[in-house]
This record gives sequence, C-alpha cells and structure tokens, in this order.
Amino acid sequence: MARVQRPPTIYDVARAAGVAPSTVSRAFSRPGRVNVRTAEHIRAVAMDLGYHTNPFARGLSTSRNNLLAIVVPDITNPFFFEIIRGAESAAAEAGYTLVLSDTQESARLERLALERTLPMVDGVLLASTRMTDAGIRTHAKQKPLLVLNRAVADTPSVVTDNHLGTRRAAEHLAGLGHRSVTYVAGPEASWADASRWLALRDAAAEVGLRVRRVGPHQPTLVGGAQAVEGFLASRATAALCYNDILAVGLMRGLRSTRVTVPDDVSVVGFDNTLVAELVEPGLTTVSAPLRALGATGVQNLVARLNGARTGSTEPVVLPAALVVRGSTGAPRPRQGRAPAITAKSA
Amino acid sequence: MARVQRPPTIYDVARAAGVAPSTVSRAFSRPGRVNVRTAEHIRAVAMDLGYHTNPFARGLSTSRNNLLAIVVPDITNPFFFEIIRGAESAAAEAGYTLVLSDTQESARLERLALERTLPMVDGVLLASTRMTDAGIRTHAKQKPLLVLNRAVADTPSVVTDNHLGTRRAAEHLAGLGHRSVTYVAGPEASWADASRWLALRDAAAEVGLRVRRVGPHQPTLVGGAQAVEGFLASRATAALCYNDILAVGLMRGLRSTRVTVPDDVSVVGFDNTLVAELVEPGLTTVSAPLRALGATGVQNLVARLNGARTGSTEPVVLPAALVVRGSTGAPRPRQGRAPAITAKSA
DNA sequence: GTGAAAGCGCTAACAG
DNA sequence: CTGTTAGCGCTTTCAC
Repeated sequence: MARVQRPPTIYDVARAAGVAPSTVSRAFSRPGRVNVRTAEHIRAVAMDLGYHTNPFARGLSTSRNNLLAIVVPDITNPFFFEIIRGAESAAAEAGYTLVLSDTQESARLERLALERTLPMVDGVLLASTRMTDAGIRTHAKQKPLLVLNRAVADTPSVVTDNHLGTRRAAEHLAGLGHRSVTYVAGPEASWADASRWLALRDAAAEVGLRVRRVGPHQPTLVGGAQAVEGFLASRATAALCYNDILAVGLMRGLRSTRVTVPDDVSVVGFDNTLVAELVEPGLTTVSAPLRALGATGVQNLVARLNGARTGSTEPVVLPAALVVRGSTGAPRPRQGRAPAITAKSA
Repeated sequence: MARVQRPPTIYDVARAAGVAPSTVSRAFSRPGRVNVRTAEHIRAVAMDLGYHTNPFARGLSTSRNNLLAIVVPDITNPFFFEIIRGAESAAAEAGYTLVLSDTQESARLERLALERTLPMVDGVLLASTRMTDAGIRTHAKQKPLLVLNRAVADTPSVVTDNHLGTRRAAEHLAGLGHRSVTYVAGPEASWADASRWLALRDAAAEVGLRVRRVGPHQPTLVGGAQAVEGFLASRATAALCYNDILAVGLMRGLRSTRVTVPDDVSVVGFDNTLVAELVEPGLTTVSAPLRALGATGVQNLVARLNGARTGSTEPVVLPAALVVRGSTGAPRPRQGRAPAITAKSA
C-alpha cells in the first residue's frame, strides 16, 4: 500500500527554481504576467516535484473555490441522475467541481446537507427540493442558489415546460379518440405534480377531454399499483401519470386485472426516463430535457458567480415534447361500455 | 433575488462576544477546553450572527477537510448510482462530503478529473476505473485511494464475489438441464469482465457445462442486440451476460428472431440493477451488493484516514447471490435440435 | 481557562 | 517583469 507524503508547496517550488514564491504563484494563476522562460522553468520544476496548487488555500485569498453543491432527494431515481450528469458535465466544462448530497427524500436531511455544504461551495443547485419557499429564500441569502424543477419567487430557477408537454399529451389522446383522461397524481408536496395537474386541467378543457384526478401516490412501482383501483373507478380510458415509474407501476397493476394496455386504456408517463423505453409496451411519455435542465442550471449559476446581473428571476423554461410509444392507442370502438372496473390485482 | 453577503468570521464573533478569537475557535473545535458558560455565550452570539466555520480555512491548518472524491465512468448507469448512494450515505454518516466526478467512460477525462479533485480531497474512491494498475498506484502515492470493483496489487479495494455469483448461476443453469452456456462479454478493459469470464470457466467445468465466449460488446442495449448473432452461432442454450443491460439488449435482440426466452434459451445477467426487474420476462441475474460496495469502500477509506493501519491490502470481498426471475428455464426437451440460428433482427 | 502570536499555502497590493 | 509584504479564516503553540 502506497505511503502518502505531504505534497510540495509553492515555497518548495520557489526554492528549487530559485525565484520568489509570488512568482511561482503568478506562473500558475496568471501566466501572462510572467516572463515566458521563467514560467516554463517554474512549470518544469513544479512538475518535477509533483506540485499541485492547493485550491482551498487559494480560495482563502480569492474567496472562490470552484465548488458547486447539488442537492437531490434521491440519487437512485433516474430522473435525477440525468440531471446530475448534465450538471456535472457543465460544471466540469466551466472548471467547477460538483459536491453531491442525497437527501433521501427527507426534509431534515436536506436541511442538514445544506448546512454542511453551503459554507464550502460557491453556489448551490437545489433539485426538486422538499423545502418551503421561505426556507429556500433563507438559504439563498447566504450563497447564490438556483432551483431546478420548481419556480420560487425571487429565486433563479430552471423548469421544464409542463404546460406544453401536457398539452401535447392531451392532444395526442384526443386525437386517438379518447374522451376522458384521469390524472394519476404523485407526491402531494411536489411542485411538478401541482403544475402538471393544473396544466392537464387547462389542456383537457381545450381539447374537449373530461378530466378526473386520483391520488396522491408514491412515485414508485408500488405507488402505481396502488393507483389501479382509483383509476379504474374513475372510468377514464386514459391515464396521465405524474411520472414514468408511477405509470409503469400502473401498467403492471392493470395487467393483473382484465384491463389491457393500450387496447382498453392508454397510459402516458412523464419524464421519458430509461424505464419508458424498457417496459413492454413502451411507455408514451412527456419528455423532459433532464440533462439540459442540469446543464442550464449550472450555466446560469456560474454566470451569476461571474458577476452576470440578470435583473429578472423569472424561471427559465425548457421545452418538453411528447414521445409516443406503445402504451397509447385508440380506445375500444364501443366506447359506451367502459372498461371492466373490478380490480383482481394482488 | 436575494443579495449574498460576506459571511461573518471568527473575529466578528469574537468581537461581538467580547472574547479572543482563539477562544471562539476553541469553543467550536474543542468545547471541552473552554468554560462552559463562555462557550454557551459564544455559541449564542455565533448563531445570532449566522456564523458558520469555514471548513477550508480550518483545513489549511489541520490539513484535512472531510472531503472524499468518488470517480465513476458513467453516472447514468444504474450500477453506479447504487454505489454512489451507498458511498454518499456512509460518507455523510462519517462526517464526510462527497465530490463527484463522471468520466463518461473516457480514460482521459478520468485522468483530468483525478488531477483536479485529488488536491482537494482527503481520499479517493475509484469505481470501475479505466486506468492501468500503474496509473492507479501513481495516484495512490498522492492521496489515500481505494478501488471499487477491481483488485489492484498494493492498493486497498472492495470487490464483489464474482466467483461465487457465477458459480451459483452455473449451478442454476445446470440444474435446469442446460448442457452449454455462452459468456457474452462486456468491455475488454474491464476487470469485472475478465473476472466473470474466468469464474464461469471454472464453474462450468465443475458443473459439467460446455462453455463458449462471444464478444467483447458494449455494455448497452445496442451492444446486447449486436451480440445476438454471435450468441446464436455459439449454439448454446444459455447466455451469461457481462451485465444486466447487455442481457436485456440480448433478450430484445432475440425477440426479433425466432428464438424465445426462456423456452429456447435462458439468459442470465449480472448486477441485479433496476432493469432486471422491469423487463419482461424478469431477468435472472447475479446480484451484487452495490450499495454495500460503496458504503464499505467509504468506511475503509475513512478508517485509513483516521490512522487505521491495515497491514494487508487484500481486496475486501462482498458476497453475491443469484436472483432467479423469468428469463431462465429448462431448455427445450429435444435438445439435439439447436435453436434456430438465422438472425432476422434489425 | 484565556489571550497573544505565529503560521497553514496561496494571492494581492505595492514597490522597484 | 519580479521581489517584498500583508493578509484570507482558522488552529495551535506558548504564556499568563
């Protein structure tokens, strides 16, 4: 097992190179201000010694350390790791490193994580936070902060266009001949859930769809299975679900009943995560630009750190689109006869 | 948008509390060494001012900043985010924060990420690294480092028991009546791939299975589809795939041919990630204790940081188990007639 | 117990 | 262009 030794400092390099420490510093932080030959020499010596500048010591003077925190409720949720990847690559590109906090859906853990990471980063990305608007604003006073997937007054945010996406889904269903749709709701505290439901109400009215709502449900396979009964009771021929996992759970639950997808009922999800593609039949879903969401968030935050004065704090809205797969189709011809409503599921 | 102000320092607190800065410092870092009433007073004043100690300034003196880096090839791969979550929660529990680097399967990016993060963390977790053993050891000289999913001489590591897992899979297949199995290989550079293949060779011999190997293939859906032809040509009745995604890709590819799973061929995956459960039929797979892998890695690393002198650098081996689902079954009775080998797939 | 002073590794401001 | 001198915010001797 390799023995770890104390890394060389700027002074070691300075001595070895026969120059002043400040010159070494300059050679690394603003190469332009140093004779090209000395700079070269210093670099060589440094490399030789295995010198790496200590970013936090630097941060002490510059009060920036090129660290960004991203706080997510659940790393294992496909929804978030696409966002994380977008954020990570944008951060790396801008020379920032990401600090990751998984709050495991707990508001308490989220608060703790934030308190621990806030003092050490230059800015924070909050993805689908469970905090109150007031709590968010409090933290935003301490460090530049940006909210993903939720609009908060006076706080920069990036959201997806739930309205447009839902509208497309409604049009799609109406176009197939559906007359009714039920929204299968997700977590009560979710901003996205509220936003999607409201959007569906509007869109349904515009395209002439009768709309119901069941829930709330956990955004999990189990939650989807639990939604079966309520959905069937709503007697709609189509379901728009809070997210993909919930939709898949619903589809699975329906399979245990006499109801088949898409012949009896059509199911639409939200987010276009990997599962939508894996499930059989493929899940028609509203695609959120997850990676772009993370990337845009980081870019805006970094711009702010660099002094960009964006007067407005209107949310940045990213477009959504409908991805049509096998889970939607025309409803049964004799529509008067609603689908069987007795759930025989486990 | 909230205005961000410069956070209060230890001096601000000292002045407001009417004590010396060093006393404030002590009140936070070693409360025992301070009069309990003064300490209380200081805490109150600090809270009042919204003081948070700057971890990196502290780190300058103590040369520890409670940061750990985790480097993964692909955040969006379910395999890794289970590991990440395990690592994250173990880190949080030990008072450490995780810094995340996604190298997007690129050795170059991995090197860059490491160079950027190494100087700022106390230790590094390398998950399924693409580096050479020599490269790993070089970095291990600079900071305590631990490798996940790969055994490297002279370097602490945590791996899963591929041997045992593969053995179980082989026994399962043999028990069902299979006489032949083909290993569908993953990336060439992968330590896990080599390890699994070797394990299968041994296990197959022991249980009396004829064994072949096809590949390498990308560990993706596409890679799995591309493996179809080679697999069919191998004329085996069972496939053991490098990982779940590859297995799912293979199953999908097979569906486009005349071959059905599990009636014509059985398919076994590796890792027991979410997709194994979602796919139809469910994928029988060797389950790796992913979360435990991440957690154990962090715990070992932290122990080392705290001065634990573990003499040996033998890999820590975590148990694997076989999870049986619908993708495996008894081979067709008339086994002389091998499955159709003409691939009609896209 | 508490204060004063030095220093962690680096950058910044000021001379030359 | 380069050297000198102060700090950045905190911890750590060493006195008292």
